[in-house]
Amino acid sequence: MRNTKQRQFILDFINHSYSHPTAQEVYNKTRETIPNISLGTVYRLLNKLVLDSEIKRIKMPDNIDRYDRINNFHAHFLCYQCNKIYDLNDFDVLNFKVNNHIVMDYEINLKGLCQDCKEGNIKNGTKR
Amino acid sequence: MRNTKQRQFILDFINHSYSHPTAQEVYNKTRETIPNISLGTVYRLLNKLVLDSEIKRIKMPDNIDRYDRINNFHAHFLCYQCNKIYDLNDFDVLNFKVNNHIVMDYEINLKGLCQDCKEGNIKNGTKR
DNA sequence: TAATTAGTAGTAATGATTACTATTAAGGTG
DNA sequence: CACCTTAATAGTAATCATTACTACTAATTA
Repeated sequence: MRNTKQRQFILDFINHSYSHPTAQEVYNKTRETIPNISLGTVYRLLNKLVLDSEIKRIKMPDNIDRYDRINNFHAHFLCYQCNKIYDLNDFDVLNFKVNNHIVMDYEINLKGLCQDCKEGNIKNGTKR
Repeated sequence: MRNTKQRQFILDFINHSYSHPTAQEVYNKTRETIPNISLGTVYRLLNKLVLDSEIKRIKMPDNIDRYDRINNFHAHFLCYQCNKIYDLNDFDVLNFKVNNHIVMDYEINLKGLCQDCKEGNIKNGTKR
């Protein structure tokens, strides 16, 4: 993997960001420094960085993916109305203290390779 | 809310399904009984059922939403390769036993209304 | 310095989901 | 049971986040 200025800038931006930006927001920010960067490049780099576990993707209720730095793991509170993401610390989550937000739903998802795929019985998953 | 045969069939199908079907799969299944049902109707009913907490939506890595019955809460294991969903029971999750799957990532998301939205300071979230 | 090739810019295509509108049919009411 | 009101539907068009494609650029190697 070549260390291009595009990759460097995007990784650096997300690593120093607390706003869980969308691909479009990453694109807008990067254009301030690299004016002719392509939106496709932003998407490709974000996908590669997620695959390499350098950043984290958050699936949102409104279907617009957001990106977060890895650092230390933290749970999130997602608002159904304004689609903001609030960081939660582990202690609060374990005690189900979530400030004054109203918890209407929660989900725990573990992700990776299932036994079938690990053993090579590839079922050829949907690729979009 | 009127109790139409379309709504009845879809809710019933998901409540008796263990396959976490997509909207398209719900559409295909429903057409066997109601041949001229519209795909738009399927999406509208699925959205309404989720909003009324009658079923549950699962956001997938491949961006194709899946639907699950409510029943008793359970965590999921999502495979990055074949996009299958495995149900996990609470005991296994708490002990991080996930059969022989390889856990590469996990996420905990709480969802609902944040303090701002609860208090009426509506920031007008993205609606797609 | 040239050769190789991974990475990029620019643009077109994809496809899940939503929006729109004329029509249909629940479920009251008398 | 007719009739009425209006929520729900069928059919289709539109949206838009994301991906695919291709000619070009620029790191890296020899």
